[in-house]
Amino acid sequence: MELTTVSAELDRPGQRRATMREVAALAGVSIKTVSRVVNDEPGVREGVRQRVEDAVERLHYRQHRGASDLRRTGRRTGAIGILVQDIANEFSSALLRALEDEARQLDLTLLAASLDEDPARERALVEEMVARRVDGLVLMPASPRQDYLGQELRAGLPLVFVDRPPRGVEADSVCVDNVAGSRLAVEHLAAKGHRRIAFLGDLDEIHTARERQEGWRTALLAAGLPVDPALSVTGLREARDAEVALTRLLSADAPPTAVLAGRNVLSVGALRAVRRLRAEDPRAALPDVVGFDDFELADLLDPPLTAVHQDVGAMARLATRMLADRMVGDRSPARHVVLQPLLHVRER
Amino acid sequence: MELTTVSAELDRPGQRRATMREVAALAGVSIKTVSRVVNDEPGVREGVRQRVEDAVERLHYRQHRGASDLRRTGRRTGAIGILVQDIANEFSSALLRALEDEARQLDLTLLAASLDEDPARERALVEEMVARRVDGLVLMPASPRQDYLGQELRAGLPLVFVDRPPRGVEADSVCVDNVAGSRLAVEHLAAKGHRRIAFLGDLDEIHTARERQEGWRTALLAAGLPVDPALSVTGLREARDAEVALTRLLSADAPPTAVLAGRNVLSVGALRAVRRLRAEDPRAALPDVVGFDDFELADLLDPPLTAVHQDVGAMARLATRMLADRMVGDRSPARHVVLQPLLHVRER
DNA sequence: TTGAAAGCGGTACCAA
DNA sequence: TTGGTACCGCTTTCAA
Repeated sequence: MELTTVSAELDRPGQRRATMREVAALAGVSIKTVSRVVNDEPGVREGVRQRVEDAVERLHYRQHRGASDLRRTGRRTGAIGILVQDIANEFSSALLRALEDEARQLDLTLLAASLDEDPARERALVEEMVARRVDGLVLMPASPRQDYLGQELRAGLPLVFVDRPPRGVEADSVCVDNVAGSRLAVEHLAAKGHRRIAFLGDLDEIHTARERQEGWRTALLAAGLPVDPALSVTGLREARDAEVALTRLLSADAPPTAVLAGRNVLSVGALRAVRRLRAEDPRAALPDVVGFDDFELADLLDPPLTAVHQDVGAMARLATRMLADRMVGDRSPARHVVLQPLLHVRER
Repeated sequence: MELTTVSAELDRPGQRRATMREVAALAGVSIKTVSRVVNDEPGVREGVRQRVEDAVERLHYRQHRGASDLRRTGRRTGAIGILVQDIANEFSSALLRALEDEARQLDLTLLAASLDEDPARERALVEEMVARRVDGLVLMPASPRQDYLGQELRAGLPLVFVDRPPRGVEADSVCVDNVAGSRLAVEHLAAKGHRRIAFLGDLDEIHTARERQEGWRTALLAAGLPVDPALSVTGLREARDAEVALTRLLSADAPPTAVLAGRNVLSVGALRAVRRLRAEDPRAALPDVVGFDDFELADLLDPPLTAVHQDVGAMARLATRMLADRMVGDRSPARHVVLQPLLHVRER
């Protein structure tokens, strides 16, 4: 019987690992006793425990977490899902790392994926995480609305939004005050005497992108500066888009003397545009660039980049705490935390 | 009976989700029929299928992958583990992202974690991945030897090393020719007339670090340049370490005129040292810096960074293909792929 | 201290 | 086309 099982397994490509039953047989005890030993439960005589451990060793037995979780009371998988915009993006990966450190303390493993601003991908991956019964989900949403998550929340899925707030569903969130971030940037530039400050933004569908543009607009008004719609270019996805957009702005009749880039990749494009302009005409007047999202290398860039800095460590700590609260059954109303960004000023 | 189950669940904090049994009861069919519908298997009359789908909808049933995987033949979890040095590091996160894209095509989910050069963490996380029965494991090892993985390989765990080759175990690997990378860097600097080229390296325990240093040494000899041990500083972990080390080298009696930084974070430190020197003494002779590991922002740095570039996309494709082969039962001898790096030259 | 039997949520196999 | 039953690997419950 055991032999047929083994040979059947060997016919298949998959892994073949010893089960508790086999360990029990080898040790001459019941499967329950093996379970006790493996889980460090009391009530096993030392000699028996030793026999079991020897058998575990000889068969190289490794507990099957899936099977264990299935039967266990409390039913936790010890895994949480993290869905971010793009794992390779400096902001996302820094957040991911910070979340990893927090999760580790709670003994949680990370299932991570990139959404690439694709709502369909978001839904598919949320489904996937639910199917895997993650103990919690951290979501940087790609969709404009997340009404579909209502059912998951009602089913008790611990859920925290990061970077972008929920829409159409009541869930915890940890975000940054994007309007304030843009304001800091604009105030900084206005104080330096700039009167024509451009804005480069991502897709208007993205919440943070809209807020950052709005912050740019209102800060200009507050500073008594005119808001020229021609100086706001949005819908930019990549560095190259921003580079082209800024180059165009700078060659227009009334060019900006400064620019706020609404996201890290757009800052890169803006800086490339500045470099190109400088290379083509060494005496050209170069615009000041301020970027939303800080870079680890910001101080080494040329020109150095003044940037709106978000505390990803704090975001991760808060998100994890909220998730942990929900995981132990907290059903209180959703909490929304808004962190204040800082401006890291870097001059030549 | 069903009611008691429900209330028992409600006492606990965990999630409460409908099971197939409940869907079957509501639809008035057997659990097996629900299974057929959920898995899109043929042999269900349209009317019945509709009834089941309605019940699924009303109860918001979601399949439990863990339970499903447990019974299914072939026994796959559809997840792979990726253990890298540090998720937040540009090299690691770029590799992670590339692996994600490959894995997605195979419908595999990623379990990701950082090892932080900690061998104990590596072992713990490998254990964790095995317990979760991942279908494969991609490992950027932190340990000097991985003999312990022999048992996992024998059990049939598909395993691929990336960036660093296996030691003490026969497993597939995708690495980069680090000696060649350093040689490219040294040849480039020598061609520019440099005769005193320093090397900044990570811990000597790290395979890539040793190879890169060895490449530096042999390339110097090949170029007919003297190898001054005082110009090689290793054991550097962070940017700050490299900054201090290079600053010290530059203030010595016979300072280097160029430096090869053995890893991305060390390049950052080297560049900071150069910047500081320039700030303190505008007329000081500044060393040329070449870095191992390319940066997305390399062209925007000041001074611009010439860097040894590794093709993470190719690494990910190869690693995934190897893993996929092993997953379908390929037991042929381990394959070791060594990719050739390129030098991306960037001048002022 | 130990183990037999039931069952977690689902799939495989075969009979109806 | 449908369902009953065994069973995946493990934990729970309870009796011995």
